[in-house]
Amino acid sequence: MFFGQYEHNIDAKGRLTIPASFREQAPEGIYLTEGFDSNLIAYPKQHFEQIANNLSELSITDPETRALRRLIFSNAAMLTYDTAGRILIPAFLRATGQINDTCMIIGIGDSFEIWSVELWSLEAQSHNDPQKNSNRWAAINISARGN
Amino acid sequence: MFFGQYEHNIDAKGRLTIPASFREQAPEGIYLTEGFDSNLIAYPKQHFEQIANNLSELSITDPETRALRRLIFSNAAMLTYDTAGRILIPAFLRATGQINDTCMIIGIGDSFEIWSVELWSLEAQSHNDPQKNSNRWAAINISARGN
DNA sequence: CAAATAGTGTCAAAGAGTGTCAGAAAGTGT
DNA sequence: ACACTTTCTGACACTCTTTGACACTATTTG
Repeated sequence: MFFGQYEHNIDAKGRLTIPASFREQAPEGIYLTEGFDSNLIAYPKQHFEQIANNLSELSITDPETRALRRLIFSNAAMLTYDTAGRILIPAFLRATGQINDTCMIIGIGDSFEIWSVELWSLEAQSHNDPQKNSNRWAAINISARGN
Repeated sequence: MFFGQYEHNIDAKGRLTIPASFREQAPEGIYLTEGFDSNLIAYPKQHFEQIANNLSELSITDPETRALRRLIFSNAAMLTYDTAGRILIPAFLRATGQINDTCMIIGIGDSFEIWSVELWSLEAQSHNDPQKNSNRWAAINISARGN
């Protein structure tokens, strides 16, 4: 499981050090793709392939499905670590994530996200709305009973 | 069950000794997350993993689901004890809990909390205010009998 | 083919994290 | 009250991780 948050620097060539604890959990490298909120999502190899399978089973006749497939596949990259534990983020992904020299790496369970510092601080602020949060927690509490 | 309160010191590296009696009840380590009152909540492994599993089953295409996952996982850490029974509290959690060199460890039944000394003393004072207390919990139904 | 650009490997220094140990303090039993 | 055990703490030494710098290779472009 991916937990916690890290602030890491990106070097002049666009390389980003992945936290050592994250590398252990995705030793073969990661698939990096565009997220839904101007961020990037990193999946361990196996996990992405599961999602890819699920997507491929959806009907090709539905326009929204086709758009979702394009979003995910066309913006995806399979990345491995160099000898120092870094990945090279392709330029087009750096652009979509508005990522320059510093970024946040955010664990979200079975995957992790990469955010620009600015956008993440906005996102984190939005997590502080007590009313919204109680609704969110309510949703999870219901499903926590489920079994 | 976690009971009682302890005042423990945090060393220069951010390590905190967990009371031996608490360690016995969470021998595999704890999950530490942000609480609702500028404090930290520690769950034994099993309890938190139940929540994490349920979260992972929700679809990432729902914005509220994404927010909830970020809220919970990004502020969480899986921590194990070193050979002296200490955990290393990540810097971002020390910041949210306003914890520096001394903190309170508070048992609250199936989990325990970590507070800065200052915030805890405010919280504790509010428990001792007779005026507040007379009606404060009137709506909460507790009896020694089962439900 | 040469030049510019993009990508990769290596290294050392700073900083963060971890292990160990001994003494102080607290708790326990006789 | 005393001896004994356990627990917590601070100090120190050590390891691991991240980062920036530099050198080198590969690729693209004119």
